[in-house]
This record gives sequence, structure tokens and C-alpha cells, in this order.
Amino acid sequence: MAADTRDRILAAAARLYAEPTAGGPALRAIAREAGVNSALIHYHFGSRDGLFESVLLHALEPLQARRGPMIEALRMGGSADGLDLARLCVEPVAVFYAEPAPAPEAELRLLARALSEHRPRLDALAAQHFAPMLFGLRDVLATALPGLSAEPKQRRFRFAADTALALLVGDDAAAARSADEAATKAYLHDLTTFLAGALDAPA
Amino acid sequence: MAADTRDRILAAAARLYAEPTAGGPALRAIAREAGVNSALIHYHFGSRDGLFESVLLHALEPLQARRGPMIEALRMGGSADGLDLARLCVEPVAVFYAEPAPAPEAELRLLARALSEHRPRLDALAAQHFAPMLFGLRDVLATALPGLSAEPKQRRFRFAADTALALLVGDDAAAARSADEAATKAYLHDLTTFLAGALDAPA
DNA sequence: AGTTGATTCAATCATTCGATCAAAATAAGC
DNA sequence: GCTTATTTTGATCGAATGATTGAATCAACT
Repeated sequence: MAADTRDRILAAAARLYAEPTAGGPALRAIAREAGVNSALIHYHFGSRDGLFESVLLHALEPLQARRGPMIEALRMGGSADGLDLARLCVEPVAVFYAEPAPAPEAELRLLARALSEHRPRLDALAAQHFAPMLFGLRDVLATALPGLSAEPKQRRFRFAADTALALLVGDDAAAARSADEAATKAYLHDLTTFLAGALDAPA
Repeated sequence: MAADTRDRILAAAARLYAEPTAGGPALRAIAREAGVNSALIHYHFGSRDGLFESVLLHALEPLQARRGPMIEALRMGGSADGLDLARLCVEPVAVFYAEPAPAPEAELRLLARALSEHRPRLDALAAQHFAPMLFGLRDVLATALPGLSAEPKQRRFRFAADTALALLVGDDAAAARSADEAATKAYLHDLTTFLAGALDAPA
């Protein structure tokens, strides 16, 4: 039952880390939520930080699974325009929206927390985890938005990616998501056109 | 010397709250940084949360001082376009960039922290504090961007405002700011045109 | 059955935190 | 100068935290 316990802890931790408690949940709270002894967390993850890293990496998997193929498709499909890039920024994060019931937004808030707290190890970890994707992305950007030179193009794409993350993780998005499905679709559509317009803006 | 001590505590707290420590700095750390006894913080601000609120409101003052006149000018100046609104989102936050040496980015990171941790009282406090501004803003938005209907227009402006805050407070902005002045100007300019393009995007 | 290694538990440690209080120091009023 | 109010200090409380320990439990294999 080892794997089972691990997963239970991971799920419980993801659920509690999603709540905006300053400093994150206590190990005891996570253990209680998971229905296990608190020492088990140390046994399986070594430390509190180790648990957080595991939770984060686990949460990022579906995001990356979606982003990789999209980049590959764009790389093969010739020059990408603003709308293509906007979709690339929005849709991978929005995979969480479509997930089944268990805590659809927990992972998003966890992401938000990971972004706001700067853990030293986290940058290196994310860089290593995302490295293969970044190479493909470089190719896509090289041919995209032919009206722009390289430097402002990269900056603009970075703006778009950061914006998508911030707006998909923020409160407005949560409100739209908790309304109805149509509101969610509308929100995603508006955000995409918003970003497409920004990416295609005249220099 | 009461006011002096209060200010010392406020400054020290702003400095330490700006650091991305999870959960914020300990009262003892703030007291040490300010060179005062930790009990004094309770004497002057009542509690840890009271101190945080005071620090935040104090930090927001220059921002609001800048935003108010800009809204007023736009309200008198007829229909605002995307660039006007983009400037309205970017420049008030950027006042911190121009401030003299003492911790130019401390207030920004404090803002970032305030946004990421959701304190229940904070929303009401900010709403009350910003209420007069919002009325003027409503007038500006009513006549701005005549190509858009009311609802998507408001959402789009909200996108822009959130984006500006996120990107001005984030790491990229910090990097540009710590480079040289030209890089900072370029960053602000790029962000403004980025947002103007988004606001002016076709429906 | 018996041994071994992995897993889980209850109990506890040392530390840190926010908060409180009585008393000391300082300033203000008369 | 005496009294009163304000400000500051040092000491300490109770609660909560992350971590550790050693014994207990369980599964698997011989």
C-alpha cells in the first residue's frame, strides 16, 4: 500500500496547498487530510520542501503533456501568428479546467503559490524539467510573427505567457470557472483574443 | 519620537515583507531590522495583521496619488483609446521605478505578496480606499474603445490592469530595472504597446 | 515457522512564533 | 518638582511547527 499512501498524501497536499494560507499548510494538516500519520510524510518525501516539490512536479505533468504536442504541431505548421501563440499560452494551462471533479483548481492555485514564493531549488528544477520544450519553442518563435525582430518578439511572447498564467490562475478566472461552462468558455476565448491582439500589435 | 519609531517600523517591515519568505517575516525580524523592541510593534499596530495593513496602505499611497489625476485627465479629454488605457494601467505602478534609492522595489514586492495571499479584510479595505477612483474610471470606460460593447470592454480593461500589475511586479521587470535606465524605459514601453495592442484588438 | 525489510504509528523534542504583562524610561502638563 | 500619560523594554506564556525516534505492524520470501 506504499504507492497508495504516497498518492493520498500528494492529493491531500495539493488540495491544502491550493488554499491561500500564508506559508502553506502544516504537515499535520496535510496528514490529517490524507488520513495518515504525519511522520509518513517525512518517510516518503524526506522533508516539507521535498513534499512541495513532488506535489508541484506532479501537478505540472498534464500541463506539459499538453504543451509539448502543441509546440510540435506549430513547428511543423509553418509561421505561427499571434492567435497561434496566444492559444499556446492559454490552452495548456486551461487543461486543468477540463479535468474531472476532484479539485480542478487546486493545481492552479498551487501553481500560483509556487510562483509567488521563490524557492531557490525550484527554478533549476523547472528549467531542467522544461528544457526539451524550450528548444522546440525557440524554433517556433524564430519563424513566428515575421513583422517583429527577434528581441521584442521574445519579450512579447514572454509577456503573453506570463499574462496567461496570471490571468488563468487569478480570481477572475476562478469566478468564471465557478459560474457555468459557458462563462468559462467565454473567459478563455476573451483571454485568447486579448493576447492575440497584444502579440499582433504593431511595433 | 513616537512617529519616528512608527516610520522606522513601517520601513523595516516594508523591506522585509518584500522578501519572498513564505508566510512573511517574523515580528522579531522586523523589530531587529528596525532596531526596536518587538513588543513595540504590538504597541503601535496592535497585531501582526495590523502592521501588514498599515504597511500596505502606506505603500499604495503614491500609486493612488498618480492614478487619480490620470483618470481625471482622461475623463475630461474625450474618448480614450487603447494606448490611453494602457498608460493608465502601467504608469501609476511604475511610479515606484522612479523613486529615489530607498528600496524602490520593496513596495512592488509587497504588493505582489498582498495579491498572492488572500487576506479577508484586505479586499474590503482596498475597495473602500479605491472607491472614489473607481467612479471616475467608470466614466472613462463608458466612452473609451467605442468599437466594443460594455461587457467585453470591462473585461478587457481588467485583463490589462491585472497584466500590468503582474508584469510590473514580476521577475522580468525586476531584472530590467536592475539593469540600466534604458532597459527599464524599454521594458515599460514594450509593455505599454503590448497592452495597447491587446485593448485595441478586433472583437 | 522464521527472518528480513519496508511501512506505519504514537510520542516527544527543540524551536519558533505571536502575543501579553509588569515594570522601567521618557515626555508632557500643571 | 510633582504628577500623569506616553513610550519602550525585558521576560515570558501558550500554542503550533518540522523533525526525529523507537517500537509495532505488515508483506514477502526462504
